[in-house]
Amino acid sequence: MSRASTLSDVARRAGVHQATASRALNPASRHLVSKSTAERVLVAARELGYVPNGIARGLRTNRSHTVGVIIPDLMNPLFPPIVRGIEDVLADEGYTALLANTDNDEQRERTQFEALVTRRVDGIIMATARRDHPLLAEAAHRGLKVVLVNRDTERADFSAVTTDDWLGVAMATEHMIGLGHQRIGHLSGPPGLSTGSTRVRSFRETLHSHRLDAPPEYIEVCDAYSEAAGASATRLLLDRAPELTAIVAANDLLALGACDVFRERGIACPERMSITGFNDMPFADKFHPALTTVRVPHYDLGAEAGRLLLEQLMQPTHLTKRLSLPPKLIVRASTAPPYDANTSTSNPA
Amino acid sequence: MSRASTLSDVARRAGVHQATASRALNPASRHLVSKSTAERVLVAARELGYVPNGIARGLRTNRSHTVGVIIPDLMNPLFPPIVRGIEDVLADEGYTALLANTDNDEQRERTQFEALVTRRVDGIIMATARRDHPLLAEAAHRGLKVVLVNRDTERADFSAVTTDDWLGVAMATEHMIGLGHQRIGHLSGPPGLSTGSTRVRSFRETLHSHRLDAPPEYIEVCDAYSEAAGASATRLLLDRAPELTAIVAANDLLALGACDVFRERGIACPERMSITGFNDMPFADKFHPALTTVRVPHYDLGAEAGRLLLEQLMQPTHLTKRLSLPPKLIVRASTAPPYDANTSTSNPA
DNA sequence: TGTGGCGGTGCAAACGATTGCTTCTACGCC
DNA sequence: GGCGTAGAAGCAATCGTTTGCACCGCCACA
Repeated sequence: MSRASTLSDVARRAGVHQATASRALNPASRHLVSKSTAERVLVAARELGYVPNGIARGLRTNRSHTVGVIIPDLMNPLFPPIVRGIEDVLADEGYTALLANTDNDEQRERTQFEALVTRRVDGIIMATARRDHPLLAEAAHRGLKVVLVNRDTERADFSAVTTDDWLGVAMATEHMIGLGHQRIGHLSGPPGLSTGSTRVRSFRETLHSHRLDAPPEYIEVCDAYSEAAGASATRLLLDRAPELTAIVAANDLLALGACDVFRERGIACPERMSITGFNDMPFADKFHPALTTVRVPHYDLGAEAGRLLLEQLMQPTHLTKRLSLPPKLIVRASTAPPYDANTSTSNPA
Repeated sequence: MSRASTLSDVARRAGVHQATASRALNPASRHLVSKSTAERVLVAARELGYVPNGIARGLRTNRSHTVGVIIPDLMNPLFPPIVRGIEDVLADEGYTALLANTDNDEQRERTQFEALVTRRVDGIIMATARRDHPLLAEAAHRGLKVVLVNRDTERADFSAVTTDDWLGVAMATEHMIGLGHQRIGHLSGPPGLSTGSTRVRSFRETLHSHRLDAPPEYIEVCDAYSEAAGASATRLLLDRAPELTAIVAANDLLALGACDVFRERGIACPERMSITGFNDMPFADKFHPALTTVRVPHYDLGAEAGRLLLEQLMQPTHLTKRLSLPPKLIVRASTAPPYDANTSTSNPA
């Protein structure tokens, strides 16, 4: 309860100089002091309940052993596993994560970023990258180590860990095609994000490569990855193209919003309309109907991002790497053969 | 990219002493310098892209403007909203959260705790409190400001923000009774946690006050708040008391585990068996069946905890408060009148 | 004209660790 | 017996702020 004990308290109790105490306490420099003094210092430290002052150490060594993690919103089920992965990897090396939510608000992101810079984080892991992002320029200018996770950016001078978005959407789309769907719509993510733009391109090209049409009216752009955005986009899409029998959504939440609209309009899913999501968010298997989706290894995304950052922190070779992790199609109950195909193939039986 | 600029860089450029620059930069002491010098300093700072070094400041002022947040597991959907609430409140006052997961592992919790102490957090918000918790004793001893959230402890010398667990379970139980259920079981949380012990007591007493039985074989204790624990407890419970027509679970995840067992045994829910959860986790309305549960205001829990901590940090009156937030029963599709009551009342019609 | 006060600045000492350098001791070897 | 050397420990500077105190004009008032 009294003032926390300092290094010189420990030194005094052990009867040595504080420099000696410092060396004894630090495993890396312990070999510089004799075994017996080291022992004495360690005992003294334990007795006093000494915990080194990381702030003082940070000032001297110019490292905070802290990294900033910038995400849009922790309440989006996508991010907790990522953060968890980051944390686990960092903690093993003695790093701690400073968490910052931005709410997709540029102003707020700027404030949070400054807070991290003020606290002299050793590096930043960022899940909010837009394809063209002013903050990244500033981070580069300040010489900050940055690793991007989940979303990528146009600049090539940052390490990044992402899923293979292209492949993921291709798998989902081919799954639909394989079931017999021909008129397939797409709920696209925000075009300012790498995930949004890559996924819609993949959707289009996959259809083309199967000689199917992807007319503009089959694609609706959502302005955010949220249920609400998914729902309103779905309304527009269905009004415009009622002939659709399947929808590939760029994200689980969008798909969930679409399901709400199906229910609201009495469209049976998957009987009259199939839908796939993207991410395989927690409990996606418990929804009604259980969602067919593309599983993204979120925890590993975070863990790899953490590892990449650690690598940069350990030896500042500043060799930027871009890592892409494979997605996996998880087929559940929200996809089925199209209604017409269904009747024409099952009637003969 | 070059070395970050410091206060004396700013001072030199403005042609003043660094002490003057410091005073000019800090709004609280700005009145000590003349308006014109202050202006000059601010301009110089902006031009240099000066960001104060929080580490140096922290060393001098003995405050890190950082608080530790200790939770069991960020991937449990219960916690993101809490963390988010904490963060939002703290950010407004210039505080940042250091996140620490414990995985309910005492060893790991200890390590994380030390990491926070080393970083000299100004306070700690803890969601992992056990009813009797050694770490809390140590925190108290070190003079740390601690606020408990969600779970409470036996000691009365910490502030805490919780839901009214007693009331929540009472509401769920009375809902079952109101539907006509007489043989109601309970999936209880770990007795070492305040939530576990309070909820089971409430369950028993609520039944008693309605002159219903709560024999020991109607109650099964789960060793964790997880789907798996809920599932295996449900198997035991149903084997022992097949006559049950309803189950009050101490937690949504436990309820989800129970639903899995219902499905596995072909027990229709809610027709043959009703169930309630606790927490109203995100997407609980999307499950099949949509879960009747007790809504806990998680975000507000976190926000209030943040406020309580801030209060303690601002004026160290060390007046501990305990705050209890009201839960709310959310009736959805997982509860219905009991099967036998159903038939006996609807047959006559 | 002397004195008191005050607004504005500068000076320098902290805060608690790390670390290059110096100092000291003891020992081995020629 | 003297010198070189290595191992162990001490000295003191340093990191970038904040802040109590000293200082210095200047103005007002007596």
